[in-house]
Amino acid sequence: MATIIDVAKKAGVSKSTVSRVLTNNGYVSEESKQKVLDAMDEIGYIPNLLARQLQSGVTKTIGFIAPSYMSSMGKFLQVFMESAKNNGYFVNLYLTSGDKQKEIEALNQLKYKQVDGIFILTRTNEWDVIKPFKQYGPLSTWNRIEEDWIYSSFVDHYEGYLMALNYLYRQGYQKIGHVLGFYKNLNTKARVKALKEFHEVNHLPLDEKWLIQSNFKKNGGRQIANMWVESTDRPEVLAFYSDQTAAEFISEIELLGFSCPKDVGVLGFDNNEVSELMHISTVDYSLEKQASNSFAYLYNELNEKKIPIQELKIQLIERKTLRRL
Amino acid sequence: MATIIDVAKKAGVSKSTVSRVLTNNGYVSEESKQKVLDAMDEIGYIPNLLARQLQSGVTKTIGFIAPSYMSSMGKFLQVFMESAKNNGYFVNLYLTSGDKQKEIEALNQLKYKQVDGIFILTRTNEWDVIKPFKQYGPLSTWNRIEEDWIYSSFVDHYEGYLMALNYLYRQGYQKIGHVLGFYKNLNTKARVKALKEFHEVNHLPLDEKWLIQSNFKKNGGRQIANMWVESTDRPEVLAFYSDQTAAEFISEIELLGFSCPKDVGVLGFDNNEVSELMHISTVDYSLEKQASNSFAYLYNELNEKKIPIQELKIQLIERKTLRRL
DNA sequence: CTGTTAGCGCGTTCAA
DNA sequence: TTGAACGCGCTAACAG
Repeated sequence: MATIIDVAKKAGVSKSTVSRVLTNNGYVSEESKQKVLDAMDEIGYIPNLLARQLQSGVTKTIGFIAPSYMSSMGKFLQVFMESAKNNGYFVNLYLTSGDKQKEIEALNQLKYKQVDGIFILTRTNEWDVIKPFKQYGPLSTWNRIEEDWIYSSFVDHYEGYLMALNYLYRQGYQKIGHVLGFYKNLNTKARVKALKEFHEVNHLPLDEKWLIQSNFKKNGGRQIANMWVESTDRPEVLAFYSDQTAAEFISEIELLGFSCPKDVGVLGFDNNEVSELMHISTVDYSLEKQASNSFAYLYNELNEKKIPIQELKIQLIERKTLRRL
Repeated sequence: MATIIDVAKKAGVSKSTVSRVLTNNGYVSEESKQKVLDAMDEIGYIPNLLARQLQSGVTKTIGFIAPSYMSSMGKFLQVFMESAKNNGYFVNLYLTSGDKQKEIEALNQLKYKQVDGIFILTRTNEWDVIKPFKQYGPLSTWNRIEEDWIYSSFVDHYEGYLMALNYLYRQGYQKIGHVLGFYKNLNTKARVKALKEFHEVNHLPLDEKWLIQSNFKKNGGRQIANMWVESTDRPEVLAFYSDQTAAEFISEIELLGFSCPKDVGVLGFDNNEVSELMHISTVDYSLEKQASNSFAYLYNELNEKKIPIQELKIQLIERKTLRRL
């Protein structure tokens, strides 16, 4: 490994001079500069980033924590990384398998100065245990949370869900089932609020049996499909908290000889790849913009130059899993 | 940032002693050890990994290069990262968008000592430009390549494809269309060899029009669907090189009023999430094992302790997109 | 068993 | 405009 000193010797100058041309800092005569450049070329010199980072205390990399590889993550990760790359940052990916300890290890990377900031797609630990890491660098998340120590790129699921439910109502659906996410999630709470209001305003009975808290496990949608098939009092339509779960549901009922929207309507949420493939009507909420905002926040905290945060929109995408009037 | 020196002062020992208890190297009296431990606790000392790495020249992280976020990548990435984590490695992800320059930047991370080894899911640059990086650390790839400077975790697509085609034949399919990947890809070449042999042996005419070199672009499957619909001489079944493309094809023909396997049979390849969701018959070729092998190779090159390489198997998964006799 | 010393590779004063 | 010297935080060789 050639070092700055080898270059200095070769060029017949001191290592400080080499450092100066490397960083473009301070005065260097054209002559020495040329000598140094030539020497670097000859030797094939490569600066050691590690040493630089140790010196500057900056790694130019962001940690991306996710519980596991979810299909809805794809687009998000792609855009996040794109933004990062465009702004000179690398991305370190940590998959925790939903293991609290592993999440902490990943967060520790911030302490250990291995990353400058961290993005948490979906948290596993309580916020209380995550919060202390804030002192080591900026945090941002996809979870919905309204606090000042962490940035959350979220859209208002209350409004989004209400809009979606009203759409279902206009299509003539009356018996609506709801498949929600983790109950502690703020998005879930927002949705619960929306759906209670919706049922109340429209005088529709709310069947608690079809107010499902999905447990996030893989193939949760398939379990719900079996529930639905075995049910004696089936809802006409199911509104899911994610396209993935909706896709699993549809996949399973098809296996069981049912079809959609003939036997049951399905509304997804995310507008991800799978929903397009399977023609699932869904709600788009600017996932791409959320991703770039998530990075933008971290970047803005870390640098002087600011990237603007983009505004988010919610929009219903009509495809083929809901009946049309 | 508390350093090793702060701890030393607090404990009333020298920094070497602190270092010794930190690394469990050399002799330390129980007494000093306890003092140091207490001091670290009080101060809330966190070792700086960067400094350690600078010292040791090792980062314990592997670079994972992929052209873009592909859905088939999910399972692979998940398993790869799992193996890495279990063996004490981090993973740095680089998405290149198929940009050669970006791929080189990522490879440079190996030079810059930012990663100890690199895995290339799918290359963008020619092998010639990738090869020189081998001198900076071990390389491994998902591409098929048989050379000694890079490890390739591949299965024999010749045998796999032949097996699949024979299955189609046994199900009574005679007019078979083939959708292949990038023509320079060795897997594609292996498949071409297999299909030519298959058509020859079974005396089936090979319609060159349905020997398609997909261009890897997004929604390539949809284009093929349109081709198929407009064709006057449609094949009875299409064998795809990937589940993703097969899924796009099916999605599109459904949009156009056709269905599968009634109007056309479809065979995918990968056995990924999407194919399960959409009931696509496909070929499983131990993707998980390939992923863990890919990491295992890098690990083995980097360490004394060896992880065994697992053997791969190819297997046809029957679902619902092929007719059954 | 412990402290002193010398690096790892680089950036940055401070004089000259 | 340049070089000497110091420091980033840590490990390891050496002497005691």
